Amino acid sequence: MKNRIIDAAEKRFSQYGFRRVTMDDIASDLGISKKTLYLHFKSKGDIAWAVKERMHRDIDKLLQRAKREIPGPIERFKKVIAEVTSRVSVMGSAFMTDIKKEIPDLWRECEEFREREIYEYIGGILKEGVKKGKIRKDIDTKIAVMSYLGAIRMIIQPEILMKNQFSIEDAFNNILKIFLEGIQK
Amino acid sequence: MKNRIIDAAEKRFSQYGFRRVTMDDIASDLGISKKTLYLHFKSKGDIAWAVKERMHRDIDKLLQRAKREIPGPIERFKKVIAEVTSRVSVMGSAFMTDIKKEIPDLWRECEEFREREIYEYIGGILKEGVKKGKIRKDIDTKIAVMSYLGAIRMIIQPEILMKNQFSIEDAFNNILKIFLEGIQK
DNA sequence: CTCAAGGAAACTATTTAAGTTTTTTTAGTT
DNA sequence: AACTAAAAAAACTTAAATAGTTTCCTTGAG
Repeated sequence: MKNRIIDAAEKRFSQYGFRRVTMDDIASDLGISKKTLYLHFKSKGDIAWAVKERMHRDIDKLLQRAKREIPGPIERFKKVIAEVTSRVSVMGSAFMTDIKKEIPDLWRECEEFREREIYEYIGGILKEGVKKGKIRKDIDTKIAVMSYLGAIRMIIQPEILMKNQFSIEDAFNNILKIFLEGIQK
Repeated sequence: MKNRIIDAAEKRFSQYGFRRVTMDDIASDLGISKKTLYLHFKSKGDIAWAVKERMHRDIDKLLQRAKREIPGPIERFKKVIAEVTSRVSVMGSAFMTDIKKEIPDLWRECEEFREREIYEYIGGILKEGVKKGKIRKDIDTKIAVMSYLGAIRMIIQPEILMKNQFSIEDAFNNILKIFLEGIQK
């Protein structure tokens, strides 16, 4: 049950931020009462911490595995970016703006994580690609990663997908195509 | 003074959405008191309407001029996208999510505007480029435009620029470069 | 039928912020 | 220097929203 709560919260936080999401929303999404929700977590903030912790764990695992299993920068980048982006949109601006004010410690940890694991690690894959002559050297790798994340965040939302009749897969593929073409030599 | 208020509000709304931005914030940004703010606008909602109306006017003007003056799709796209994107981030998700709840009529008008002027008009430039064989035909033009807007929204924020020491110009150019390379044949 | 668990609803307390009013400050004029 | 009007700053009122808590109602198992 804890995991279901974290799932539901992650989904909501990623779309609406922290403040805008009420405990009633989360409970309703799960078909449980607030009372039951509070059986599992002491507070809304605790849920946010749990979301962050699980996500960080998962992404760490993913990045370690990719490092071990995939030698080439482009393939590794593809693999990593496809799996990471669907998870990190919770660290998009509304959630971060909200927790910066309301749970500053959590914000700090998320910032560090984002900086270290996302931009440096993934940016590092791109830098490797630059070295190997597979990726253009006239672009900033951090801007590249951020651009991609921004595009994903803009499009991979239930309402947008539904309204425009994009399948998740098509949308991902389109974005990735543009992006990869844009960064490769 | 009205224009200064609209400027300040647009900036804040684009970054933080509607709800999160207080009248105190806007007044403070302008170095005026709330009392003076209310001399010019009856309510916070009125300011939001004014922001929308001015922006729509400006973008309409811009799009008309580009249509008249620039024949080629790629050049027209470049011109339009550079000028439009710095303006439409106010229609990013936090602001829209907020007004959808709080000022539904405004939301509807912004949605229509966005759909018509941004995605269709600009997407139309891209479609023209597809026809003329300058742009790849295997990407969805709407996803392309949205991707670009998402990237801009992610990066062109004061805190991000400052923290990473990107100049606005460099950031814009980097993003545009990736993007153009990604969509062109 | 009874009872425990959990959903739904109601409640309390707190926070937030729009909009309004009062107090203080500032700048200009005499 | 004194006075005044305008505006900033501060304080206030009111309403809304929501976290967290408690009570009521329903459901399912034994």
